[in-house]
Amino acid sequence: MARLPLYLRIAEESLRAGTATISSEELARAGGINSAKVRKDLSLLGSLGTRGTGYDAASLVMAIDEILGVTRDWPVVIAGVGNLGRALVNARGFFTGGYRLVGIVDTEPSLLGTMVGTSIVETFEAIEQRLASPPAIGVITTPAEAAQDAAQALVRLGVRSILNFAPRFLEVPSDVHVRYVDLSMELQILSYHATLGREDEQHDVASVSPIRSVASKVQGS
Amino acid sequence: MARLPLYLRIAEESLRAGTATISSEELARAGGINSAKVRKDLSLLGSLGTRGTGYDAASLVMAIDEILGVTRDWPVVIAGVGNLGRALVNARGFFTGGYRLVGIVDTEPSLLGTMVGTSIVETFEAIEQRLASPPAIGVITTPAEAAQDAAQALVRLGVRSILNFAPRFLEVPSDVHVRYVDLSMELQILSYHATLGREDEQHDVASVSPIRSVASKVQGS
DNA sequence: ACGTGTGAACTAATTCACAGCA
DNA sequence: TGCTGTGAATTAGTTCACACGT
Repeated sequence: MARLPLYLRIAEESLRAGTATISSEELARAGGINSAKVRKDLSLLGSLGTRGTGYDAASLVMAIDEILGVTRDWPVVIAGVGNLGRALVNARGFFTGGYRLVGIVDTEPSLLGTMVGTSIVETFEAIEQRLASPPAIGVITTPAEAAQDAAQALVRLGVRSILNFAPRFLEVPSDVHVRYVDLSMELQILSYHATLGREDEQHDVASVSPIRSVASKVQGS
Repeated sequence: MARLPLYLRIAEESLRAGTATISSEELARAGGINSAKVRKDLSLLGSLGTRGTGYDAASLVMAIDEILGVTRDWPVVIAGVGNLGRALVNARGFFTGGYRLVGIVDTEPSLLGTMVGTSIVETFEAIEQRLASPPAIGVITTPAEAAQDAAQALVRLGVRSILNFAPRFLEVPSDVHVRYVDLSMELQILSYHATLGREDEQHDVASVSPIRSVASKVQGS
């Protein structure tokens, strides 16, 4: 289920805040969703909650860690050294847990050998030679025109999962999983809602509780 | 509908390629979805297609442009000057069409006055003074801790739509629309699928047509 | 009491299948 | 003949509502 990472994040935050136990209602509020949905989702990981009390945050984190394999080792290769590729390499919070950058690839000759973060840009051949075992995940941050070639090269490397930021559908073998993130599409979807007026709200919390203090200084912290 | 930007992109590509007409089957293949879904979606923009022929790419582009308001003017403010904020400012393809960067905001004093792309980083107060009309869209690329404050400040500026990259649910008035993009969550979802083996495929095209030439040189182009 | 776990009801989304028009 | 547009059927996802354990 695609919401497990959300619950994981909230449970971790709860732990950091010193709260040992968290109810489905609290998880729902922090995630902007319905509490029944939270319980349905969590119930299919087994019975983790205690009736009358809620969920133990630590057990919840461990259970979701286990399912997602977040603590396992996930070697990641990035294909495409553009603004976005560079940002991901340097962004705090992207390579967390077991997600570990093992290589950066580009086809542009002038970029080969240059440093991006702590990695050196290389060719697909070079990385294939260098790595003992194939990377698990490939991230595509190339222009759209190069994305399909990059995908095929990543599959050849042994990648089983691809995160594609290029605005292009990828044809890959059926056992390779692809997720698409198209940033310009996100803007267009936002303006669609702004254009056609409001229809319905995703997050019931938002419509129930208006923001607390609009007048308060917000950039001072 | 959230798939309209996808159809827009494909229709535009089709036009650029010199193809004046495109069928639901072609749109479906290029988008990795089902052709019936394409027809259902497009039918509720009115009858744009010609039976026996397909859709006229140019009319399709115009119709979707109209609905999404892509050609209208959309002033955008970015809050948060980190790796991602900088990448978005400089990324080709993010600020296209009517989406126009009108300001960059941060609370970190040392960043104020510095250049990012062609913009100068300023405070929320400064931008409020400077802009004649409120920006339509806000993009949050701050750390999670600062995201809620940034959201409130953006709403105060008059923003009606927010694209939030911070891993945090935002409480905003119900007439403000928020979309969430959590990049580390994307990695976790990918590894979830890799961990629990394959279940079903999203894109039927992928399972029907294996990639054409795995053995071909892919990074040579 | 309180909050989980879950059948049942409901709502939304997808896919089928085909009538109807170019 | 080919492809759209769309009712009908199907499937998925969400929400309700409450029995049950603690």
